[in-house]
Amino acid sequence: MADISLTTGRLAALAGINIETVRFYERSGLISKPKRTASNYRQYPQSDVARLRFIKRAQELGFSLKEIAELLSLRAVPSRSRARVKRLSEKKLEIIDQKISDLRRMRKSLASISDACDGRGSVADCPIINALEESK
Amino acid sequence: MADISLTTGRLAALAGINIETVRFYERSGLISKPKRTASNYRQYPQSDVARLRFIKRAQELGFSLKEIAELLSLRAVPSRSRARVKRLSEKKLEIIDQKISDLRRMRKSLASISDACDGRGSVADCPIINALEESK
DNA sequence: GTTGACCCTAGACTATACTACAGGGTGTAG
DNA sequence: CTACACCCTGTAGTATAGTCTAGGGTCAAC
Repeated sequence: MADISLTTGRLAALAGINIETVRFYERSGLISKPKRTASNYRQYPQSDVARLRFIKRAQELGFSLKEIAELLSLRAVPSRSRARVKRLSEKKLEIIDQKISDLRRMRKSLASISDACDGRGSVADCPIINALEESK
Repeated sequence: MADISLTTGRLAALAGINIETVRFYERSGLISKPKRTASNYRQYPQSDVARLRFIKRAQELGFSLKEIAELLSLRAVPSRSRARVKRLSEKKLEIIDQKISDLRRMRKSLASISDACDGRGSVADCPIINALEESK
């Protein structure tokens, strides 16, 4: 079967986002302008579902649309710009590593709060703040 | 030496944020209303520096101010509300675990892009998107 | 051949999270 | 005793990321 294309509404539904958001992302350059039918309907490739899901999840991880656009640009590029891609991806790697370690610290104190609430344990004053204060 | 209190400007500087943001957080209930001097100047305890840093970093991890307020509420509470705290902290734990695993996936593909750009390797089409699309 | 579900554009509106400004008071160094 | 850096309140403005509405066209089913 031909890998049939999607209308805007169908794409939005599959990605779990608002149809207006799809058009907004197109205006913002996060997804490329799709082909149109004779009657001017957009025709999206299936692969845009994954792209939109990526955008959504990256946002939940604290990346702005601008940063996400950068992340998305980090793929098949002319080999002459490889050095640039390497620099950028390494910068993002550092940011990601920092986020992971912050989340782990936060996780640890949250788990101890949760444990303390299990029974008779007493929660020291505000461990959740202690979680991040001395990091970085 | 007495653990001297901080003016709004001093607190903002130590936390690395704008002075207006400190007042905004007070209005939003993220930090509690501090004592005032006779001349109506705010007097913040040193501990608010850590609190503000926590807020800032939690934001970078994708939490909204509302969620951060919830995280901050998770500490020593009357034992009658323990069950509530436990439920909330476990919900947050799940979110944090999901974030960590998403970041790990993202990290993995970013690392492979970075490696590929090291030399002659070719970057497969869009590993960065592949990183998150099938998760959750 | 019309009804209902969908699509289009352009522009207005919203929520969140700040950030700046006006107009006025405070505190201390010289 | 005044200059300058800082504080106060209240209100307005900005950036980001959507979300909605008006006014109109399309398409498949009945």
